[in-house]
Amino acid sequence: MSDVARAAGVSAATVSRALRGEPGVSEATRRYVTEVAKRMRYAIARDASSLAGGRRYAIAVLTADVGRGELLAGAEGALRQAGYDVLLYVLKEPEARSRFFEELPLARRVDGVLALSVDLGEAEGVALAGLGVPVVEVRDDDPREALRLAVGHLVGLGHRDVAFVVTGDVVGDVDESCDELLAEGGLRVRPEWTLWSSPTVAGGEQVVDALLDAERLPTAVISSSGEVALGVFLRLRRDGRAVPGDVSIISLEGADLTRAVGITAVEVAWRERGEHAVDALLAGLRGEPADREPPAVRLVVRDSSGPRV
Amino acid sequence: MSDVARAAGVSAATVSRALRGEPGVSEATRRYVTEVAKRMRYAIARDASSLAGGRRYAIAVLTADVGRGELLAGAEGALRQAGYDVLLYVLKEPEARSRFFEELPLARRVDGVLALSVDLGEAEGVALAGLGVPVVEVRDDDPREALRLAVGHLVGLGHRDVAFVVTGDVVGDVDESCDELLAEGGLRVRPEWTLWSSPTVAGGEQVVDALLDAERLPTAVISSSGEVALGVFLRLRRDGRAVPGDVSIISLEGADLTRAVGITAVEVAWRERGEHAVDALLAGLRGEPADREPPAVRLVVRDSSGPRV
DNA sequence: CTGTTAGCGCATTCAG
DNA sequence: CTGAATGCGCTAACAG
Repeated sequence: MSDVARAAGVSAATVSRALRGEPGVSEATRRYVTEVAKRMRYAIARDASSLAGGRRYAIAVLTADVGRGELLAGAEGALRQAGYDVLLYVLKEPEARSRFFEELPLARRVDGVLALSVDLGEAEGVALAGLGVPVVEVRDDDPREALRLAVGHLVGLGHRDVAFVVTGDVVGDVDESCDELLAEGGLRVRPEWTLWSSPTVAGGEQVVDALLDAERLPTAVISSSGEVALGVFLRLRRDGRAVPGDVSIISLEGADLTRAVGITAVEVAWRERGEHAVDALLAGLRGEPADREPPAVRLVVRDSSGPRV
Repeated sequence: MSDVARAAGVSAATVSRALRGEPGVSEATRRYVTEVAKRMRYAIARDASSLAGGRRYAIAVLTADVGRGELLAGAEGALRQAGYDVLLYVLKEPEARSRFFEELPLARRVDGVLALSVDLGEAEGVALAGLGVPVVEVRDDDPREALRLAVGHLVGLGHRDVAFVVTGDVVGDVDESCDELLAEGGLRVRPEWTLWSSPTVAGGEQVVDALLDAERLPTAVISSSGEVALGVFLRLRRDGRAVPGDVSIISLEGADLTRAVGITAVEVAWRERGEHAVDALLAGLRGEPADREPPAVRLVVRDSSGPRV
C-alpha cells in the first residue's frame, strides 16, 4: 500500500480511505489513487485489513444439504456482491456437525452466519448466538403450506376424491393435521386414502396397488415426495390409466425429478430464498431490523394434473 | 494470546508453538498450554496469524455447477480436516465468471485453488497460475470412459444390436468416435441407431418413436442423459415393451434420476473425487508431486438392463 | 526447550 | 481534506 501511496504522491492513510470509499477524501484524489492502484494491480490485503479494522468481510455459510445447490448459489452471489467472502461449512455428517458446534471455529473469523437448511437445534442456536454476530437461518418450509397449494389447485379443477401419500422423511409431522387441511379445502376425507409410503419410486408403485384394491379410485393423488409421485405415475400408466385423464398427480417436493418427468409440483424458489436470507443478514449487520417474510412456495402446473372428468 | 500465556505461565511464543503443533515445545508444556487455552475458550485469530505467518489457511473452491453437491461436500470435508478454510466461489453465471477472472480477488487471500467442474479455459488457467499458489482442477470426465463401461456391460449380456442416444450437452464431442467405440466393443453399428436427442424426457420419448419406425428394434439403448433414458423407459413401457425383457436401457449420466427410477447407469463417485482433488492440492502445498489419477467412473447395474433374449 | 524482539499490512486516532 | 503516529494479534528470527 505504501508503494501505491508513494506512486500517487499521497500518504498510505489516504490510499486506504480512497480505496474503501471512506469519506474525507476529495473526489479528485480518490479517482487518481484508485487509478494508480489499479494500474499497479494492487489489492488491499484482507488479513491486515481485518486485523486493523476489526471487520472480517466474511460470512460463514452453514449447510446440511449440499443438494440445495440453488439456495447456496443464491446466497453466495448476494454475499459476493455485497463484498463479503463466503466461508463454507458442510454440516451433513452428524460427526462433522457436532464437532463444528463443539469447537465453533468461527470465533473472530466471520462477521455473520447464514444457516441454510440446517434446522438448528436449541443448543446449536444458542451456541451460534454466543458468537456475537448476526445469525440468519433458512429453515425448510412448513410442509402444510405446500399441501394447501396442492389442495387449492385440485379443488379448483373440480376434484373431491383425493388420495394423499405421506413419506415420513419429507412431511414430518404433517400427517397429524393433513386430514384437517384436506377437509378445509373441501375434499372428501377417507382413511383408506391417506397412505404412508417409503420415499422411493417403488413405494409409489405399491401405493397404486393399494389404491386399485379399494372399491373406488381417487381422481387425484397428492404425494409428499417426488419419487413417490413418479412411482404412482408409472404404475398408473402401466395399468392403462390415463394421467391426468383418469387420475391427476401432484408432488409436494422434488423439483428436478418432477420437472424432468412433467409432474405438477410445488416448488420453492431456492435461489431467491438464498438472496433474501442474505438481505436479512446484511440488515442485521447494519443493525437494522429485516423483514422476515421469505419468498413463498409456488405451484408449478405441468402435465400430470387436469380437470376432474 | 498473551492472556493465555500469562495464565499458563509461559510466553506468547510458546503458546503459539504449542497450539499449532510446532516442534520445539516439550510435550508436557504443550499439553498444559492446550488445556489452559481450551479452558479459556481461546482460539488463534486467523487474521493476525496469516498476517504474521504468511500462510492463509484457506483454499478457494471454484465451482460452476452447484448441482455437484457431493463433489463440493467431499472437497470441503477433506479441506476442513486438513485445517483449511473453504472460500466458495460460484462461477455459474457467465458475468460472475468473467468478473471473477478479471478481478481475481484471490491474491494474497488463499493458499491454493480448487476448481471443481469449471472447465477452465486457457486464459483462465493462466490467470490462476499467476496467483503463485497451487491449482488443482477436477474436470468432468471423458464421456468415452462411461460409454466403454456401458458397452462392456451390454456385450457381456449378449447384446449386439444397441442404439446410442446422444445429447450434445452431456457427451460433447463423443459422437465423433462413438461408432468406433461401439464397434470396438463388438456391437453392430447402424447409422439409424445413433440418434440425437434433446436432453429431456420428451426427447427420449421421441427417440423411441423413431426407433419403432425402423424395421428393426435394438435390444438395448444407451443414453448419454438420465432424463432421456427415463423418456425411453416410459415410452417403451407405454408401448407394451418390457424393460429389460425386450429392451435394456443404460444411462451414462444422471445418478439421482436413474437411481430413483431404477435404471442401470454409469456413475461417478463425486465425493471421493473431491477428496482426491484435495489430496492432490495438499501435496502441491507441500511441494510434493501428486498422483493425478482420479477415481474412476463405475457402472451401477439396476433393473433396466438384462440378458438379451 | 523457552523467552525476547521485531515486524506482517493495514485502519484509526489525532494533528494540522 | 490530508499526513503522521500507533497498535490490531500473531509468527519468526534470534538469543539464551
